[in-house]
Amino acid sequence: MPAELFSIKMKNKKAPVVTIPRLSFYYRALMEKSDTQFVSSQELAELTGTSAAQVRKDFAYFGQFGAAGKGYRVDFLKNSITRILGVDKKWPVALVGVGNLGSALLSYKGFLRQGFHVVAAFDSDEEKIGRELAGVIVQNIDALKDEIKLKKIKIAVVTVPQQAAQDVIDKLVRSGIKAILNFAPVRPRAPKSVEVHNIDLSIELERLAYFLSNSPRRIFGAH
Amino acid sequence: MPAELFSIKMKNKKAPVVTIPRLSFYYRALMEKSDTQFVSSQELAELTGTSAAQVRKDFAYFGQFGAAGKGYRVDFLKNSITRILGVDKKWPVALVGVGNLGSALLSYKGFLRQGFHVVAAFDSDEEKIGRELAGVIVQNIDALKDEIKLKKIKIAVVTVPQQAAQDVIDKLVRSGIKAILNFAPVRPRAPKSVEVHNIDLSIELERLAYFLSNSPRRIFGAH
DNA sequence: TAGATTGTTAATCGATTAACAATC
DNA sequence: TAGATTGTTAATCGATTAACAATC
Repeated sequence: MPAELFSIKMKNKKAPVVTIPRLSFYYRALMEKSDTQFVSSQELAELTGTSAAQVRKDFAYFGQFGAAGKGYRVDFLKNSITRILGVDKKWPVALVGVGNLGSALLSYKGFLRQGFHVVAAFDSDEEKIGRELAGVIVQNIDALKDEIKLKKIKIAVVTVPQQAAQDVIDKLVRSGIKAILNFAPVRPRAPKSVEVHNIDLSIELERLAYFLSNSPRRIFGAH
Repeated sequence: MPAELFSIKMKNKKAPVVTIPRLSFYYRALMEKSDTQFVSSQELAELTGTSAAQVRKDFAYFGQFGAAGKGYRVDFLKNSITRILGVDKKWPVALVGVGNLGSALLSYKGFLRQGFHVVAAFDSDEEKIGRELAGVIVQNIDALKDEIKLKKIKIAVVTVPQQAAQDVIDKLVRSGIKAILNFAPVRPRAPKSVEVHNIDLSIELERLAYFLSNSPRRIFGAH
């Protein structure tokens, strides 16, 4: 059993889900910082728009990373976050649905930077099958299971139309996928052992519309 | 002053931010439901994966929409949610950055359905300027301000590369944009009066990597 | 040593859940 | 009327913030 996994799981209480994306932001801020060896929770807070207490608390869920009076050693912290997030490993990713959005994501080089690498793409459209996109040959969706097993893929990105989404996700789950980033505008059902995160454009736009419709506009005399 | 706006603002306490996307989910669930005239908080909860108490509470922030003993009238509820979210209006949208992702979003018909309509697209690349995409002619980014004023655009989608994002967002703010959906992997600075929501692919993938790295795998003997 | 800053505990804040009187 | 279900209040849960002893 990896020693650090044990310590991560045992330490204190479980980190709140919102801590995880914050770790990513801390990491990004640290990437910009090669000028000094140490960084304080205060400085990291300013760089990421949170509070010093929050920064310290977030790290504390995973162990002790700092030195009282000095702060956090930048390299060590970067390394630690990388290990906590699991981005010290390479992650092969499957992409299902090579439409406009799927193609765009395939070509998105930002993925590679973090160790995520789309190694398989699938579609049901005969037109698209066999074509090459960003170095990946689009395969028939029937090849999904074998390919996922073969390449030991655990993460899938779903960019199929709404109606196809639940079917595709069922198939991914049956193929052994453990984490799914879904762009189809549905809340798909999946077993609790599979983590499904949804990115939903219409929901995001509606949140903005709400903000615009309900933001105070001088009407109530506020400032 | 619109009467319902007044009542929305005055009613109870301010709705928590997480209530808003839930309203969108309730709305979607209601769209599927034309078989009965009434729906109960219990049924809506089951359809959207939340609790009946949560459903009632969410609506209660905005007024009284139900009838004790009967439930909520489906049509009335749909209408009310539409009004609360502000999607009863048409929202012209500007898109900045017509790369892979920007083009994909331009062609994404899902936008239209909710009353969001990309009516202007901008890029700095001479290659792209003048081209037509999904019925919109890509304009030079210098035309941003005039176009936004002219078309009274309040919402912008930003799909430019990381390095350009802050500049573009500053420009949008100066042009009078009030809500921004940003896909560039930065936390942009903007005045509090402008609502900026970020969709960040790498952060989402890192969250999934964290889940995969830290999910219990039989190691601790749990089930 | 004196000053700075951590890690942690306690206090606060905010959101969810439970319970139930009001009422259709 | 009896049964169902709302709207709301109180209890619980979880996350953030404040405060400070420990310590580099």
